[in-house]
Amino acid sequence: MTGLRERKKQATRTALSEAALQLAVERGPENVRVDDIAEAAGVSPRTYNNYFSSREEAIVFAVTNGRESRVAAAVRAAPDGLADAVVEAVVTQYTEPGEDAREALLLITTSPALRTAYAHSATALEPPLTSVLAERVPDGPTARVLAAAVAAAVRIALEQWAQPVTSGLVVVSGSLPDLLRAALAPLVPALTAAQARPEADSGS
Amino acid sequence: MTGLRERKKQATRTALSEAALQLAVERGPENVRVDDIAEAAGVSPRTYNNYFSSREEAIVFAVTNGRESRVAAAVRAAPDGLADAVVEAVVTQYTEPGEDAREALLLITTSPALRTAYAHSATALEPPLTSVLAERVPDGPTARVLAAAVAAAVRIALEQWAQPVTSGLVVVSGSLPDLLRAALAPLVPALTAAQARPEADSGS
DNA sequence: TCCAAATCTTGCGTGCACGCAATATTGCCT
DNA sequence: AGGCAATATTGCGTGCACGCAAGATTTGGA
Repeated sequence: MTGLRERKKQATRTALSEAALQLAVERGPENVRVDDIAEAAGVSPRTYNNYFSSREEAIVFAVTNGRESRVAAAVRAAPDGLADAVVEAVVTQYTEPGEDAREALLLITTSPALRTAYAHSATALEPPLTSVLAERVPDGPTARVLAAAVAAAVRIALEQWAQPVTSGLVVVSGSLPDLLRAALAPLVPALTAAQARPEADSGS
Repeated sequence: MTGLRERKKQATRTALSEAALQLAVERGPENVRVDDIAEAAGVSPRTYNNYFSSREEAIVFAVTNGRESRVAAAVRAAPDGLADAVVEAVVTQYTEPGEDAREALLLITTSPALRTAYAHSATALEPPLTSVLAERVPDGPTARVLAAAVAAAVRIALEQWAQPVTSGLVVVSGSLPDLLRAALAPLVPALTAAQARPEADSGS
């Protein structure tokens, strides 16, 4: 199923996003024209727009590329206890390993537009997470709703983390893993309940 | 707090969105220029863009205007049992009363761009819902997360409802109230748990 | 009443998103 | 291999979003 076509598309996508990231790091996000990104990736500007509909999207993708799939895979591979599986998968995948992307993350936290785009990128978790959850919870909208709830929690954690919060004296910011766990905690009962009752859903 | 300035802004906003809706109904959404909306509302095109950043946003706002505040108010007024309060508030406020907006909703379900924008408008629930929930659940991110989860569930219900689902033989669509209840159901345990443990949050 | 600060409106300019139709590339079948 | 259908790329054109700075309007204070 992974023909040449598909691989080429992924390659182009990756090339575009990496070009976008590199240029943004070099010149600052405001000084990157769409044409520059396209040229650096060796495609036409119009093609760039077939893959991304904003600079921010392209830049952020360089960092988040594949993360959603990895979260879903980790959940699928986990034994039992949906709630724990989800929490651990998210924390693991969002806590970057060696990080050559540290530079990129600094850039992202610096620019408001990029911060927004980064937080929003958590939405990409929904489709793959929905698939995995659908294997373990009742039919109906449950899987989609829980996946969306998790994605929203991640988004909120990312917002808190990237925020420059200069409000008063209280700086609420913490480490990303802690913020993620705190944001996911309120959803644990929902995940547990859904798994416990694998078919108590379609009530009129 | 409601000075002349504030009232004028709301008036302009409403005028713009109603102009946008009326023009869209008359000519079809694709045949409405931004300049037309601005002219119909008696402001400059640039001012239109100070209020809305897309036609879809403006049109949808004419229908959703004030709904978020009403949901929040209903939850605040409800006695006990957060989960039920939220579900009932949402169902009530999204089940339009007399509906002169029936025409508008038909338009929205017809155009893909408008459907997307309408579903996305559920996000506007987050801030007011967060405020109400913060009065009844632990500090920390819990209120925000639950509000976002509810908003996401509503979004999913709206998507299901507005979808033209012509897939095979199965038409999954149901009545909006049913879809909303089904989408909110998986979150009930989370709401209940949060209310039951009004301070078991800020762990380690 | 009058003034100064804050806020809103507007015009202009720039870069961009995206529909459309022509062209090139890839996949599959014989 | 060869050709046909499916899909990707590209250029062009149009309408739009939004920063910026100047002019108008509202607000609160003296």
